[in-house]
Amino acid sequence: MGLAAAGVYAGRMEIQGLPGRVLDELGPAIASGEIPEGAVLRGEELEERFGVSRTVVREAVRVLEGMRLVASRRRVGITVQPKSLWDVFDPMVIRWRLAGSDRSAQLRSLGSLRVAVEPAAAALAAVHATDDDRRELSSLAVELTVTARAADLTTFLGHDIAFHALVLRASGNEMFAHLGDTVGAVLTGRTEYHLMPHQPEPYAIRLHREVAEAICAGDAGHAEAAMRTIVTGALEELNRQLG
Amino acid sequence: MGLAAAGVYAGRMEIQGLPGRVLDELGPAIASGEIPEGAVLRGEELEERFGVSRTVVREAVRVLEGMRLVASRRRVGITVQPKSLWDVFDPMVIRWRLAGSDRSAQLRSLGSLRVAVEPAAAALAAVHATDDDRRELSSLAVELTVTARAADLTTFLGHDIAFHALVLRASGNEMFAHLGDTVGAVLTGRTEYHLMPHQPEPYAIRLHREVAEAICAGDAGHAEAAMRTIVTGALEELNRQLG
DNA sequence: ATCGCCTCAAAGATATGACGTATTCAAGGG
DNA sequence: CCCTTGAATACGTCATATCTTTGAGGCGAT
Repeated sequence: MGLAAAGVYAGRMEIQGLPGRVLDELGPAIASGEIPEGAVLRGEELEERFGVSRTVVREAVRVLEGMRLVASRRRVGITVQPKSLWDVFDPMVIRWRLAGSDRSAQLRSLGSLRVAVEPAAAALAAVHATDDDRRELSSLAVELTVTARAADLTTFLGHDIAFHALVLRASGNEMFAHLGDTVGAVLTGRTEYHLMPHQPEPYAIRLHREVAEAICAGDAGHAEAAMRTIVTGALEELNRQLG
Repeated sequence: MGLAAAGVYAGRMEIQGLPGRVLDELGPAIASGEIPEGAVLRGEELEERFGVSRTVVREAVRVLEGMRLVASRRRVGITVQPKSLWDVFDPMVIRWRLAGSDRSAQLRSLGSLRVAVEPAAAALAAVHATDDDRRELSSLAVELTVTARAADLTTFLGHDIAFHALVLRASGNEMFAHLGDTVGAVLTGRTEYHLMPHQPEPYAIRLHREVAEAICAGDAGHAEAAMRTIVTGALEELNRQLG
């Protein structure tokens, strides 16, 4: 296999079993606003709704409580917390919101986050990337160019995700690295919902190559600038599409 | 009460009850590395260790599983996941790591994150802040100056936290806003562990005033630049102190 | 014939799911 | 101010599912 086969975009690692099933239904319902802030759910009600026992409901609720989506109080029930308290950085919450009616708000937030983080990550990567990282980055930049020319959107998306994830990881900052999956979700989302040009823009591709070259050369300033151009461009495109 | 009393730094909202107690002990033990990666815990063992029932252990474990700190598999037990999978943005995980032996690594990561995010937030705040935000920001800048001169470290810290949280919130980006508590934890941590000058530096104070003024004036570029100087300075100081 | 290795099936261990009961807390009525 | 009451909370037991281990058997090679 080629050097480019990293596949950093790791498996989903969902929570298993029945609590997972409950979560997959309840979480999106809350995150999308279908169950509004302040709504009160009773445990027993959830048992019936999902046809599971208290054990399962309670475990699922605990997880939601950990994400600050709900709070459970005696004599009151399970209360949906105001949005402002939610753990908006939790990967599950992000995915749920991207899948639901909050999608555009979530994409905007993530867009700004990318503008802040990715250029900084590129600059750090220029300093901290390993030789393997640099080799793979070059390789991905080539793949990106090739698949863009072939207008092969799906594999192009895959390489794009891998590229950005690699830059974030190569920064050497664990928190940046963990945004790789999130960025992947954003890129996937905006492709699925056609929030970007249908043909990858040659200029954007060129910028990706520039980022790769600058990181390989250890030129932090150039890497940061090129990456900033990429992500601000993406944010502008997003704002254009969403009005 | 004065305009400055926002107290955005919301209450801790810990998970309640016995599972919370278990979490408060088990979480830090894992996050600090005291229980190493790959270690396997059995449910029954945890029941004995904490003197609680299975229900409680299982709910606590589910929450840890939601943070990706552990994975629970049949016939094998509860295994501590490799660090690279942890949800490093989870506020609880951050607090646990800041309290434990990972403190310096966590502070470094957060330092870089601040450098990336806070200048961007300041620029956005210059555009999106409400009039109330601007008034309160000015007020906080004054308080900061006064308490710094009085060398009143504790209240100074409080105002510093409120200042940065307010800028993040005023950016209008929910994800930035949620980093307010995290930044608060960082500032508290570095004060507690004496990782900063014992006297607030007059230059840093001046920069805070500049940020406030720029945001009030709607000058995004200046706000961003001043904030960048603040956070890069903090990061450099951190690197100096940690070697 | 003995050793080594592979395959498959039984066994054992552990999480998982469900449920009955008791306790605790807080809201609301007397 | 106390009492009732409703709901979450906590405990313990049982049954089930599923994974890992292990060991028995077969097969080939030396």
